[in-house]
Amino acid sequence: MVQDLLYVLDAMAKVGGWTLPISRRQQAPYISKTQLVDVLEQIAILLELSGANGFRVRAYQNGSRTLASMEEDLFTVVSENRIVEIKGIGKGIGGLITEAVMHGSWGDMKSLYDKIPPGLIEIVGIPGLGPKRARILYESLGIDSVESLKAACELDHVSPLSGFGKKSQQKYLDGIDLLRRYQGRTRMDVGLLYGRALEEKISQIKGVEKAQLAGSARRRRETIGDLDIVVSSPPEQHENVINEILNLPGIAEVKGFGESKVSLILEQAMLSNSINSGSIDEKLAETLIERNSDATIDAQVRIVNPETFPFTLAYFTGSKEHNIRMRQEAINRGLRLNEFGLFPENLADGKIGMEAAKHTLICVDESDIYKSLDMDWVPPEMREDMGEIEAASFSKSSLPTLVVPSDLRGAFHNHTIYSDGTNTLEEMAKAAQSLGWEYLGIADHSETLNIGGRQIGIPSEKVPKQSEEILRLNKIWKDENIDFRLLHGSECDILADGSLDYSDDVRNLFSHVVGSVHALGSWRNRDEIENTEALIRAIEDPTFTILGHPTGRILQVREGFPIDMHAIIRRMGELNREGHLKAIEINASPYRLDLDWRLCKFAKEQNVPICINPDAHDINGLGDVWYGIQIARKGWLESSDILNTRNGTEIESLFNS
DNA sequence: GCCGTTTTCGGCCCGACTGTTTTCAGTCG
Repeated sequence: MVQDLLYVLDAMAKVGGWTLPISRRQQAPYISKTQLVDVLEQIAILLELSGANGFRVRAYQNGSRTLASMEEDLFTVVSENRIVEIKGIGKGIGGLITEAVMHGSWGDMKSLYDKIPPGLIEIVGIPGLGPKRARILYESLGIDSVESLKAACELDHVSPLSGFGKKSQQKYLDGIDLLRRYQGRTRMDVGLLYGRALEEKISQIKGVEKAQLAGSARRRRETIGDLDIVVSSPPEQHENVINEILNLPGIAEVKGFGESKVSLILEQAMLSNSINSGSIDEKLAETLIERNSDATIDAQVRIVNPETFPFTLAYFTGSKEHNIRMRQEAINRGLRLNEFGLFPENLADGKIGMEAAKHTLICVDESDIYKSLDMDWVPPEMREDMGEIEAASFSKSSLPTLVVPSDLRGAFHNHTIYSDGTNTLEEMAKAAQSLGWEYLGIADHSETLNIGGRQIGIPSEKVPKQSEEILRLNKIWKDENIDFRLLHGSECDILADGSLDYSDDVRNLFSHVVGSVHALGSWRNRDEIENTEALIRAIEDPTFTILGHPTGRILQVREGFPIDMHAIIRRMGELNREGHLKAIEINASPYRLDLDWRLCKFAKEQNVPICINPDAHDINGLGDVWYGIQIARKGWLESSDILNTRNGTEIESLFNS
């Protein structure tokens, strides 16, 4: 929750006061869907701080989520008065949305925004201090910032308050310190590195039957909050196992431990001597250690009896939203589901925890739990309450068969020393061959791209040189009967007005054009509607093949530019139905993971093929496709939805046509 | 604030832990 909140804050233009968006447009829609998604999330937090009913708070959170996953064009839905037909959006929130979209105004929401001091938002980021207590501190002591809270604690003004005490006061001081050092969420690649290392070290402890990573890491979220590890061990071993865990190397701090739970902060020493890591991971671990960054990550370890393990694993894998739906499914069948078991309501009545666990139905693994609720086992990546509950039910049994890394036969977007890559065409090709690939698309930058005044992209006049070299290499492989070819593409800049870099003649030389926005400046200063129009202009160009890193986001560094991705995908779908080839990339770099997984299912429904592209700048970068696959799986994609699962011959003929 | 095949009112997922209490509220996941 702390992490979730910080994540939200981070994603929303830093603390320092939220303001309601003011439209610069002259006509409806005045406010975009993305803006509304943010506003609803903010309202939920502000309401919580103002002491509103918790269910009302959740209604806004749900509203935000619902809106974010709405596929239809918001303006159309609002114009046709259909917004309240959407489940989870009623008269209140529907009215707010309608007013914002049609008139650009926010009713009485401004008073809510004015009422809450910005510092309070930051205060609830402190562990152990939630909205209720933040409000008490504000009302009784006028505390409205982390600084004033720190001062009040140091002057011992907090502990005399009713409901507070010395321990709380000290905890807040510690928490403020923690918050200062806190890194927020961690990128998937780094989080998994820590997670696997801890999982492995715990697995080797005597008395441990199994240790498995759960939580957002197991669900392969693009960023990971805490690491959750569930450990299966016979009861008589628990004490010993816990002691061993507390003595593992790489633990910066033990935040707490009990009979069944250990709460830790991990540091980089956890990564050293980690066995069993692949070469890519090893390299990443080295980089992290070399950088000597003080990045840490929190980990919660739960130790349970073997028969409880599947329930605890499922519970701590989440997501929270998925679990809520699962519990409801249990209730509908007269059962109760929690981290200890699945119980008939009459047997579990009045009993809690391990006492109730004695009455659970036996489930040897997760799939037994799902089976007991008349459902197919849901892959962890899909457990986000995005339709998987319905698809898994025996009445439908329509879960997809998710793509796996070995399905890939190549990739289309990679760089060489011709632009900003560090390996040659031949080196990149050899690396791709060693992955068992049949083709590698080279897409170096186009001539307009400058970074720091230096031209990065290939000037028009040098394009033929790269072309010739590729032809020469392809001929060698053909002569040697090696089923491999380089595809000469370009990562062509989409300029501010939506035109593509290079002349038509030059672009026609390429087998495929990955169109990408790099000069983000003007895109970030324009509104969603203008950006969407410009990007559609680029996509409609006959030479355009693949949309590269669609929003330009860098995880935890910068947001992408505002864009209506649903509109983009719909347009691409139309063009595909007219016989063109317009695909969209999942940029597999763990820094990007863009297209976002939340949009993959929609792309699939609109018949827009996905490319999983490593955007490799050296031979090791090719391995990033693994992360892209995780995101594709999270987005429900099957092998057939992905362009680079097709064989080399198919791809050649597709691109040539 | 949302929702409805016992419902337009009265519910809304569930349990552990903590620190404060003397039976529980707040926080967290």
